[in-house]
Amino acid sequence: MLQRNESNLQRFLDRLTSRSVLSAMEQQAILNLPTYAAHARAGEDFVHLGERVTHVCFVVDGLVGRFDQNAHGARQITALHIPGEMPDLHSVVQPTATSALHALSPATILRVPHEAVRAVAAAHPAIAEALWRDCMVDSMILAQWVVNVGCRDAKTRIAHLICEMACRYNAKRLSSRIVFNLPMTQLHLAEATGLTAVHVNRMLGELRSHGVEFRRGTVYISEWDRLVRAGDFDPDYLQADVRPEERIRILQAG
Amino acid sequence: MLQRNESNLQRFLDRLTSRSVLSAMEQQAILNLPTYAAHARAGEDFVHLGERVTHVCFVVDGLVGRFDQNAHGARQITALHIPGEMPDLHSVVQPTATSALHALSPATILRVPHEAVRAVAAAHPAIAEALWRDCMVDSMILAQWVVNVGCRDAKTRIAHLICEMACRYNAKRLSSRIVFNLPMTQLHLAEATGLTAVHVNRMLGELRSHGVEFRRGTVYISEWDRLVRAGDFDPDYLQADVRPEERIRILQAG
DNA sequence: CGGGCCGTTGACACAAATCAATGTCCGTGG
DNA sequence: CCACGGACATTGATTTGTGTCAACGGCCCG
Repeated sequence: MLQRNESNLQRFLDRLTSRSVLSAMEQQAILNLPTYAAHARAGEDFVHLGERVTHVCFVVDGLVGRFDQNAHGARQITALHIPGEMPDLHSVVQPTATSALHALSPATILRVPHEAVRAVAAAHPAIAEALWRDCMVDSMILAQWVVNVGCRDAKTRIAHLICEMACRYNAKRLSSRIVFNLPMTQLHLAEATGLTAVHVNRMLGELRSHGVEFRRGTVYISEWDRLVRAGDFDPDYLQADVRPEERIRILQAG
Repeated sequence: MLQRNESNLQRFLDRLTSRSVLSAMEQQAILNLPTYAAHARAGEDFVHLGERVTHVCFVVDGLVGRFDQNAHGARQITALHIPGEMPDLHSVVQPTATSALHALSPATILRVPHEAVRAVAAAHPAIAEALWRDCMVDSMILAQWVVNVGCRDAKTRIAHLICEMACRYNAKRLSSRIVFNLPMTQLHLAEATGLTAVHVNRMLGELRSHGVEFRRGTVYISEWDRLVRAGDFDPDYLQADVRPEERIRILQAG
């Protein structure tokens, strides 16, 4: 079912324009991209390892993970993607999937043909620039994940991940209290942090005394500052909150 | 000292054209980029954390690492860059450095002004595409590093890193024997793999019985296949050896 | 009502970190 | 040319964080 569904892609456009400058015409070109709706059940792979992909995926709803694995079948989540993001935008320039895409929760996906994305990128180089920049934000997050699994202990890793997701969901602070939905299991947390599910469980127990609670897909934070300290978290790498005057445009206005 | 040094940037151009399609004019535009030569002593940071950079760095000689650190000062190398690469190409679209760049060995660097890179990218959108693609190769490597530190044991991690660097240096196989220069200390290996230097030392000892030796900045591999198995290594993610007919070009020829 | 996934807890094992001492290489200056 | 110092490598003894194994509990959904 092909549809031109502006209201959905609006969230992706918002994401792009939060860091890049696009003219009205360029913005409209994004919103006019053709999309194919698809649904993924929780636990379903919807892009497979090694596949030559022909569409990029846009997450409308649910939580999506990029999964890799080692020779013994141990899985590692290398990225999480929330609604409004494109988990495999990189496939536009690099179509062979080196990771699988997997729905951690029931997810609604829009598929956008590479051809269409390439056409708008070709017609509007500033869009190519914005897409490139969007990919680089994912890349900065990836670098932080290397730091997280490479040189932080278990409790800190989990706290860091929770901080990151709180920021990315743009969870609002009500008198230092934060509550948001994070549809993952403890096993998922383990696969994202390079730990075992058992140890994650123990650490979540300890984190409760630091003012965080994770229960059945919901995070309850009672003291943000304490969590930030426990998670050794510095949000700079997320490149959120770029002020309008700081947004960059390399290419001439269209 | 501004110089137009085609012979140096030729290596970067080769890297780009190994995966992207550029016309003769576009290729010449890359070679004409203005460069400022600089030298970094071993152990020197030449791009600092949080700095707003105005030039991209091109590695002519030596080995460069992207360094991050946690709150306790433990350092993590999140990327290694060999001659012919641009460690902070991403700064063209994202100029605030979220990692430091550090010379692991004496290094010769060419700095290329962002303005100039942006100008060629604007004049030749296919160059922007090639640069985007180059950034994505770094990003795939980063994802593999998450897997490496996230779910492999110490010996495997080190073997994997050695395999990766052997491929990236394009070290040639002479009757299954491979020798190449990797100007790192055991501490650097530790910082790249999320281990301690002491443990790296022990694992290097064990790896000797797997047909690999690392001694004073040189890797001696006597049995490549055995090392590949020991390192759980699959080179697909490096996106090397892209055959000419598989190279992609989104944008119209210039 | 039952079965399965997920979460929880405990006992134990083990890989890797830590601490500490010693050895080796190499550049530098006397 | 040799003595010294410093960075790097090596080795052993010990500790510790995290994994492993196993059992049980609770919740949701069919």
